[in-house]
Amino acid sequence: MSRTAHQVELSRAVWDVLASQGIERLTIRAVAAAAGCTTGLVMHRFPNRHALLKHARQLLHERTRERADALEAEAGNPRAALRAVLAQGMALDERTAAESIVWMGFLAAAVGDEDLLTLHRTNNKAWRVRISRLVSATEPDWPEERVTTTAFALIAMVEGAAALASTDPAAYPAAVQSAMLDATLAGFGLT
Amino acid sequence: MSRTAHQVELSRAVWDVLASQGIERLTIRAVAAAAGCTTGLVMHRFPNRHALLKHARQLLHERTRERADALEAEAGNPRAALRAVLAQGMALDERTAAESIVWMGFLAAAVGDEDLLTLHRTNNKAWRVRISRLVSATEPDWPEERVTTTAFALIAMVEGAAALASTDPAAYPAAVQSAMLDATLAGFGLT
DNA sequence: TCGAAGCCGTAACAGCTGTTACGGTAACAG
DNA sequence: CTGTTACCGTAACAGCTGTTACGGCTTCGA
Repeated sequence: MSRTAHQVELSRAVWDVLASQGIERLTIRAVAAAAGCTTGLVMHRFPNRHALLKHARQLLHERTRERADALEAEAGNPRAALRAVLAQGMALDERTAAESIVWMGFLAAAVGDEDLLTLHRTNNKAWRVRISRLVSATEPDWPEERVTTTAFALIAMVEGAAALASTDPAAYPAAVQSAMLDATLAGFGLT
Repeated sequence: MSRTAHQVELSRAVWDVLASQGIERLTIRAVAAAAGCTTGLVMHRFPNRHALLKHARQLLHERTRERADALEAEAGNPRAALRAVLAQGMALDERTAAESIVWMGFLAAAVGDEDLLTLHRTNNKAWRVRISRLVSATEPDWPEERVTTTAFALIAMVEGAAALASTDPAAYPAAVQSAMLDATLAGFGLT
């Protein structure tokens, strides 16, 4: 397997461990076990643990961005695109729920880690720009401040809902999350 | 110092370490250092690390509940109480920002930890009941489903905003967070 | 003043951590 | 078929982890 293919595989293993065992058990040995290899391979593909985490974090962001791009392209209009992109950020099924836990784990891991913090801030800024653009496209007449405030609130709601749903799926089933999203969009006049 | 006073002090130390160094550096030695004592004292006050974390988590919840009770009592009407209680959940100043990071850390620590998960779910349920009650008191004519959906969306927005703001204060200053809250409340017709 | 009791700092322990070094083996050019 | 190269599994290392054991010290009743 090539170097980059291994890096993708190991990043996936990082996500697996993060989602199933939590950040406290995110060790190189655990990652190697999840990837079905030894620590030797891991340390040959990454100079150290920190680089492994950064790569996994960055790759997760790229995957999310690609999926959002695809959803936007599929949607017929800005309104539908906005809803679709926001919905993919929630924990509506097992896959996105696991992803949300991974997301949370990286956020917690970023505390006191300047590199991961910078990565998070850069990614989040791109996310704000994307949602603001979609809100603006849906309501072209809104002043900029209304656009950004609305976009930020939508982002926060989705982020919070994903965190709550992934840690307590019974209390926040998919239907409830969808209702939350629809009610918020309706409240902002984006239905 | 009494046993319970020590437990409070050590819980505060847990919060300190969690907020300043992150979950990966949350060791008994780090907690002891933050509390200005040795690991001997820590292990005399708690049977093990897990019990220490559970106690710190539970105490944080109790403090939050007490503050919410006080805010409700101070507020003149349900509408003001709702806004005040929600606002205290955001990261509007340095203290609440640190608290939000601690909150996030516990959430990440709860992954794969049944005890901490149960604690979180119990606390979050109490929170949902509280916010739903305040929404219902503000709009007594709303049907139950509208009340809960609105309450859940408000909770998610505040939770998400706190997480975003505490990890990227420059992008989400207090004024922006307040605007997000007001816009959301206005969108739901709760102004 | 004396003895007892328990608090808690010190030091040790085994186990796990990230990281490094070594060596066997597969792949590949000639 | 042979020599070389690079991959990666194995094993070791020092350092840190949670936890335990010990013993000096303070405190307090008689």
